[in-house]
Amino acid sequence: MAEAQFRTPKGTHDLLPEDHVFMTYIKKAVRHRARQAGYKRIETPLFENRAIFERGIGAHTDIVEKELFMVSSKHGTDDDSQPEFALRPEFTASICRSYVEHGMQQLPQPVELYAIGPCFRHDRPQKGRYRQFNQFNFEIIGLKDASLDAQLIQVLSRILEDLKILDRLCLQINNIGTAENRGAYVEALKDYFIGKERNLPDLDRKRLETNPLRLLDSKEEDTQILLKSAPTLEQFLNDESKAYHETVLEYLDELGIAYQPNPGLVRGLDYYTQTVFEYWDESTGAQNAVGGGGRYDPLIELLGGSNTPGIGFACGMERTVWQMKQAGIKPPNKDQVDVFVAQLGPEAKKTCLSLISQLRDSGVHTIGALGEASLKSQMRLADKFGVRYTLLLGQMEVKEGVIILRDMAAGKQKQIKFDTAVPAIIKLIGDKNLDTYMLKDHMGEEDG
RNA sequence: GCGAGAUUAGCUCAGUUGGUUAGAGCGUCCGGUUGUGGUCCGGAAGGUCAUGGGUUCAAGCCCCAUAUCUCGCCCCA
Repeated sequence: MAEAQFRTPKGTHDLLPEDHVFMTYIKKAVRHRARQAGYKRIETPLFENRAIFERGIGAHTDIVEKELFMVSSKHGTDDDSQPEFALRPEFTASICRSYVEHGMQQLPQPVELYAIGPCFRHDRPQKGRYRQFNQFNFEIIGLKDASLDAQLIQVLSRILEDLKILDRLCLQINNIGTAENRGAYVEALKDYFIGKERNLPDLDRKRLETNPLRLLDSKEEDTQILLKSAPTLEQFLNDESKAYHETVLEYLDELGIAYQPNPGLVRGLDYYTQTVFEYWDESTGAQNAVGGGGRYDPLIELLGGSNTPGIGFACGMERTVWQMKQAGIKPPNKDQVDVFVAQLGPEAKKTCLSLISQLRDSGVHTIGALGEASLKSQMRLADKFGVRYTLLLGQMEVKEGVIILRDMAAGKQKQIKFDTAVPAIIKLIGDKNLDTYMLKDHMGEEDG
């Protein structure tokens, strides 16, 4: 066997069958909760004009400065101009672009949309951090009310509950006010640290220059001690923001959603205003957010639309899967094979083809060994697939118009008429367990 | 982008102070007398020891570089 010559690019992974069932399970929960709440699904391109991200997310954020996956539409390397496109690092900017592009302000407001799919960041890979990863994402655009903030959080909460990982996570919530509030606060914070820089660790001294708000969630002990007597962001919030925050928390109480107010919660994207929140796993110590989001009232206007409020969240699906595995949650396996068809001899093989086909069309998960392997090997295969029943067809049976039906768990078998094989299997498995579907009842929502 | 640790069969790992032909378990495949699984027994396949250099009479083992993975930082999903 030759050594594998090719492998997945750095930070990307094959999603093998045993893990893929987690993804389909999560998607199912997402679709279910989305439909219940009237969200409609949207899909945007994997790549967009890079300016959408640069303008929307903020040119000086890490996501844009060092994590954007650039895409050039041109071949070759002779072209030294900047790439025109970038792979999406998240959904929100794309969905807002779509809202503006398709005149969705003409629809009844708010417009509630959700999306599921891969996003890309040119990061150094780490646990729960990959260059290609999947998110599910919810947005409410066009109407601002504290009740919508609470309802949006509720959708995420319900999905995490459905997946049985909600109790592992803690909802952190904060209000970071308007851009003006934050501007005033940053000035005050800088003033406060004048003369105290020497007590700050190197990293945080730099942050004071580049992104002072980040000091709030610094892990450095010295910094946290200094922050205790520093001005707080809360003191700089305008009355409207304070009242809004109070109302959001009231509504969360009303909905029975547990939360932990966190004045230090600051999200790194420029477009956030007012409400921000994250679901954390506190046990890991690190603030590894499974999902999070917030209000982005200035974003639509930044992307060329009219002044339109919005709020949304994104949840990392790989991180969700990790939580499920830690919690010992296993999605139901629908790939279970019901029947194995073993065969001996050319006549039998030929007959098996249509038998297998009939079983499958009836909704019985059926596989057959159509190679030339010995019966022993075929039976071993049947065992490995864990089938409940095996149908055996040899030369003799073909001649006599019969077939052997073996119950694998019981280890017993009997000969029945060939024509009764399909109905007999269906009866044994039970109508309810047949895998049949009518396309009209499932309008293309079961995949993807 | 910065720091640390890893890399031996499909998987999980042994491999002595450098010393002949590279080891196990699991998994895979094939057998264990006419056409019957799980347990049991036997056999086989599968490795340029991540890649490329270097030191040495001799390298899986020592040195350097590169790649990838893992764990931190930054940041985030």
